[in-house]
Amino acid sequence: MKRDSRLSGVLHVLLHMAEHEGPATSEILARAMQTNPVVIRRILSGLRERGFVRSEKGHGGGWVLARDLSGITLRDVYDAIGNPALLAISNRTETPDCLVEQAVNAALADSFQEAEAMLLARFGNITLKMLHDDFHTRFTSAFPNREKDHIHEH
Amino acid sequence: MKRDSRLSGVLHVLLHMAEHEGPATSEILARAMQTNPVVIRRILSGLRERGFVRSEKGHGGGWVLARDLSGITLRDVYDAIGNPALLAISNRTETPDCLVEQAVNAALADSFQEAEAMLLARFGNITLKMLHDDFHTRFTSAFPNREKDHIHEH
DNA sequence: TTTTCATGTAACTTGTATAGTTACATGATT
DNA sequence: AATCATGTAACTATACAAGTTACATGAAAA
Repeated sequence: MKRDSRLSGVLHVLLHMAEHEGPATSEILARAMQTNPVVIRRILSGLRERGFVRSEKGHGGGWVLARDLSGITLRDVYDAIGNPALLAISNRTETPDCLVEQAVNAALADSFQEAEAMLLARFGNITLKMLHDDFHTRFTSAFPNREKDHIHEH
Repeated sequence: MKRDSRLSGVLHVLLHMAEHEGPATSEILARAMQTNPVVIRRILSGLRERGFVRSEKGHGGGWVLARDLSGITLRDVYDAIGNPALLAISNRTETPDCLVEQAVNAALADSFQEAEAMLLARFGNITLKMLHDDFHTRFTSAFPNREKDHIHEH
């Protein structure tokens, strides 16, 4: 695993849940993601706490979306998985004594903050509904003759 | 070590080299950076290959800048250390079969590319000279009475 | 009410990248 | 010839996401 792919992963899972009739189990979602059910539960726990999804135990249990796709932005999801670091590079020392390093940090920090702010702003403007619509465009384009079912196979 | 701090580190080293009279040894630079001389050699090897610094062995040897500070941008330095990943997050799969994941990737890829392009553009507009000038501003502000020497101690 | 199913979670292992260290060969200066 | 400094390989330490194992908890079905 090279870099953090939790955002990508959880978005994938949420869209699959949206397509799924009734509660989707961790195992079903894990199969679609080619990973382990525990990874799914772990990645979804933050979203449950914030009320974006619900989970039920026992027979007929599993995961369901608790909100309309148009009411969830990528920013919401990003926050729900715990605001992982967006940038792979950082300053050696956050509060250096060395004035040379302070000058370096200041220059980089400006750029870093701007990049992070830009990403978060963009995330805030993208809803799951948009991704969902994009998926359906891709689906009808790829399979013009088929009904939009059996999504997990594609 | 949490995240990649090579850019921050090498900039720090280069500015120290600029302040240093004559060749600076890896050991001197390592002391200023509070790290190991081998780390300095490793981090500077890419810059040597691209002609930004020169190194000499033996007595009186060490590292010197091979170009004016105004002729080196942060982008140059970033490229010289091997274009490390800028973003900490990425897509789970680069070329997924799943159309849902393709839709997710497309949305994220746009944002990621824009953020990376923005960072690189900013790096391209910042020269070492600017950082150097900023350092001197900080120095005279912190020590109004002192000549600008003994930089390594600050 | 007992079995089955599914989540909740802790604990551990794995993979990968930077950072740091050790050791030693190479070459330049004194 | 002795000394100094780089060049580089090989190893260890550290951090963290991802994956796995194991088992407790609770809900529905038989």
